[in-house]
Amino acid sequence: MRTTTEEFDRLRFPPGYRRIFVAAITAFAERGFHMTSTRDIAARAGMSPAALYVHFNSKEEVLYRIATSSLDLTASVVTAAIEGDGTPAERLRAVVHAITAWHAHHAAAARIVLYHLDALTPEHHAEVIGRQQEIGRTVRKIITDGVAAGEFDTTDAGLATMTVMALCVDVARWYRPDYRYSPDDLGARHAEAALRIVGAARP
Amino acid sequence: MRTTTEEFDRLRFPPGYRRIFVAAITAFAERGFHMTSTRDIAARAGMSPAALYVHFNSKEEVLYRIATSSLDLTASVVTAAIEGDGTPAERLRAVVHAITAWHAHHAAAARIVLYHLDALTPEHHAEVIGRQQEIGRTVRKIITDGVAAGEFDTTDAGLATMTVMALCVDVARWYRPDYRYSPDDLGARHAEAALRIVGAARP
DNA sequence: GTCTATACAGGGATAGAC
DNA sequence: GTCTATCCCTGTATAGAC
Repeated sequence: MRTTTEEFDRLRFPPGYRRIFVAAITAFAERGFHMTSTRDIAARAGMSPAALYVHFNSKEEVLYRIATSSLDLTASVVTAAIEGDGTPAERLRAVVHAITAWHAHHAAAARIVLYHLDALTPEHHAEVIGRQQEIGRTVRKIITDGVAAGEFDTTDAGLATMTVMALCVDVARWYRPDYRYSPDDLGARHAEAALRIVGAARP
Repeated sequence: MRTTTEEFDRLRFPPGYRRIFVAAITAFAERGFHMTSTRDIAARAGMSPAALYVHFNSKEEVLYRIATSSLDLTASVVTAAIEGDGTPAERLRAVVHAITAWHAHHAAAARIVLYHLDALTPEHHAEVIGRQQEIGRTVRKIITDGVAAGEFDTTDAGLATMTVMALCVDVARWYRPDYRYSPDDLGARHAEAALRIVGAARP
């Protein structure tokens, strides 16, 4: 399994900032935000506790940067999955596959973003929630398209969206690297479940 | 919406213990485990900080008792839903309805149990996870029964169980009392989604 | 930008009276 | 069982040298 660190290589950060950032991700993932001290983060980064404050204004800001960076990656995965112009069923399959695999692959990081947001300031909290909802709207668009095209059969596209998203993100809560399905296989199977949920016509 | 406090009335606790217990539930639900101090809990209970330690050995034990009590209630809701001998489809509908409604109704308490378990000692953590899995096995039994009876169509009952449970519990992450569906209505709709996921034959 | 050293607050837990 | 008072550790953040 590729590490979270490698995935985040796609975001180019200044070196000092980056060392703190990566150390914080692994520390938060292992022990949670509150159980991780700034001393822990600094030690993992091989730096002194004071060095953290050269790059971040507070421990909360470290969490905020992790959350937004993580959402950037999720959003890029989602848009990559739906680009081109397949049928709604094809697009739903692709996006559910992608989001599920991402949450399985980076379960630890995803748990931070999904469940530990209460440590953020109200402003940051609202921003992160808003960006999560934005991703939900992308999925919803696919479902309403499918209903309009007569491909899907559901009486409430908004609820169907919540249900499909539940599949994708709840994976972060329980997925472990030794699970019998790889993130990719799980994504494929969840895509099938999602098609059942929206009542996709059998081919 | 009935309050969490009232629901927990079903558990008969000594009065002092109970005041701390209820105060802790609401405090943890509002601000999270780590953001809640023992002074906060005591103040809500109208007692001194020291009073907490008359009834509990530590703040962690308070969380542990909340988690196990919450699981007791969930388990009772689940067993009530499946008693009697309906078809697998009827039992699945009932249990998904019940678990979903419970997690919507007590979203705040459920979030504690689902997402804040990393604050527990390893022993307590393992116990709580084990009891959650026990509930999952109840659902799994229904699904394998349905497959054996030819009522359900799914190639992997274990995965289908995870998927159905995702529906039920993810509700705790986002449900708010002002959502357009009541816990009960949401439970009914989720039950339909669950039947689709397991490939229940249309009547 | 990184270090050492430290200020300062907050919070878990306890002692001992009533 | 509940209180007041307090111990003492942990953890965030800053000051100032290099």
